[in-house]
Amino acid sequence: MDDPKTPQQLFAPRVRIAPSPTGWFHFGTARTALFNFLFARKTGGKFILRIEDTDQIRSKKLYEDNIKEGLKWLNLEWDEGPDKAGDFGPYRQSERIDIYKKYLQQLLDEGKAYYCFCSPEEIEAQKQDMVSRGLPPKYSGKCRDLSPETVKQYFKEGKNPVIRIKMPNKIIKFNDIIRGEVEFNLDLLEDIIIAKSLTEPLYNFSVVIDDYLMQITHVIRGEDHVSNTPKQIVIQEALGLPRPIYAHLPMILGPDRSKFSKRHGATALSEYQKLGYLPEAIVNFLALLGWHPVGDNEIMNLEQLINNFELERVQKGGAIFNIQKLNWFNNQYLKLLPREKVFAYFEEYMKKYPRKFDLPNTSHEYLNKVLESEILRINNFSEIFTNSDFFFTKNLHYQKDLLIWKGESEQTTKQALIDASKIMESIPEIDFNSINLQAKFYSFIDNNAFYQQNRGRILWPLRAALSGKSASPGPFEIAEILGKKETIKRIKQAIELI
RNA sequence: GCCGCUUUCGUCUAGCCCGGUUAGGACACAGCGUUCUCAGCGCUGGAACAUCGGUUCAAAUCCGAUAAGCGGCACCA
Repeated sequence: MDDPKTPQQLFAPRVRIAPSPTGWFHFGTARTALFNFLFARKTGGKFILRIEDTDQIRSKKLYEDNIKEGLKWLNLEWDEGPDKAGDFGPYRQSERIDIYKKYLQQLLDEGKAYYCFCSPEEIEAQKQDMVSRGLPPKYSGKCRDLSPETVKQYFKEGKNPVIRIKMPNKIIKFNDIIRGEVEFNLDLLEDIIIAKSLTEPLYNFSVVIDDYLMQITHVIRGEDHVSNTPKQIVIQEALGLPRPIYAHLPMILGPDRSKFSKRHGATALSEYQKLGYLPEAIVNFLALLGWHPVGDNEIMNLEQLINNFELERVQKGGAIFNIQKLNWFNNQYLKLLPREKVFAYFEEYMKKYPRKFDLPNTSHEYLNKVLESEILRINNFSEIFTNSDFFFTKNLHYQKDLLIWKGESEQTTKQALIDASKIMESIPEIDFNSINLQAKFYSFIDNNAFYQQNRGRILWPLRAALSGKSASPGPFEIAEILGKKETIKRIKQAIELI
């Protein structure tokens, strides 16, 4: 099986997610990672993580960790990458400088790239001039044919050049799995800078070298890279390297249809983790942003996504990030996942994002019971604490009007609470659970014409007294969770309020 | 400005390749029912082929133009 010479292994696709650690793990990156992952798993290929940290100033270890943590949280394990052995490492670009240097030198030696000594100001002026003459602003190519002597001389003078590649004058066509044939006229492109120096390669260059050396077969990335593709192809061709297959994914958009960014709200995966979304829900949601399986079923776990995934079915147009749909998915998974698993996620969540409560008995068991009672009405874990603070605080703040059921008086409300408290008192601590409570209350109601006529006459004041809210889980559930003592205490407080 | 890409309900999308559908599903929304409240659940409903032209007996589907939106045009990635 592991024989590397089997044809399947030889032709197995190799794909990569190549984030740059210059910001928090973004939803867009997560979706690109997911699609690469699904494609790799579906085709029996390899999924590689490569950290693109050639920008030494903006790259931070903190962000790299955040990206890796996010990937793991989503269950998108990579086959090769930093901290994971592979035959094509290192997988961090900052550790590959010597490799790039070699190829840069080769291009220079072959005259396919050249040193450019023009200052940024000089170039700016040149471009201004071109614009004023109605031409597209591009570098003039002034240093293109500098003699070796001149170059030597400039170096002697201490000038710091950049390295540009000679852009051929032709049309580049490439085939995109999602978009079909795309073509660019290179005449419109300048001789792009591929490195700041021999040891400071720039993105478009390092990508080409790494994709080649890591034997990447399919480059699956965001649509914002389509215009980089011709530049990268030029570099490949200059070096005589094979061209990978391209697939450009549609963008994730904000509600105003522009690229999903900070001004649209939270874009970092970790922010949603903090809000308490389940990774299963996020994966499912992300998968359906720009892709759709053949049937109507939308709830799919990772395994089902892998089985159904087809790059060819990926959408061309951008997709708006719709949090309501994410909420719905989260709701579904809260219900669908085995309860133990949800509890495990919740425990993990509470450990990662601890909270302080002023009710003394908030054990894991207690928290799980609260979650159980709230599970149908929350979009994420954090909503438990915003919706139902009454489970965690002994100080309820509400107006006495809240206790009064529609059409009733203070008098009947008070009586209802007194009746309720008596029933509560009559139930021994050991039997104080919602099933018993409901049975006791219902039999009491059945023997009382006034309450039987309209159960709200007693149930509403009870529930309001326990929760201090107009919307909450049912009174028996709340009572069980709170326990006999706290329950009676709250009813008494409500009686005094009236 | 230049280059490229895109366009089906408010949103995500199916259908388009291989013309004939009451244009399907999901989210959201509205109504009804269940119900002490909220949620849930069940049922019902409104809601789209960007525009113009061409081909055809017939166009969401094929062809052409237009418009609009987005992305890119860094010594960032």
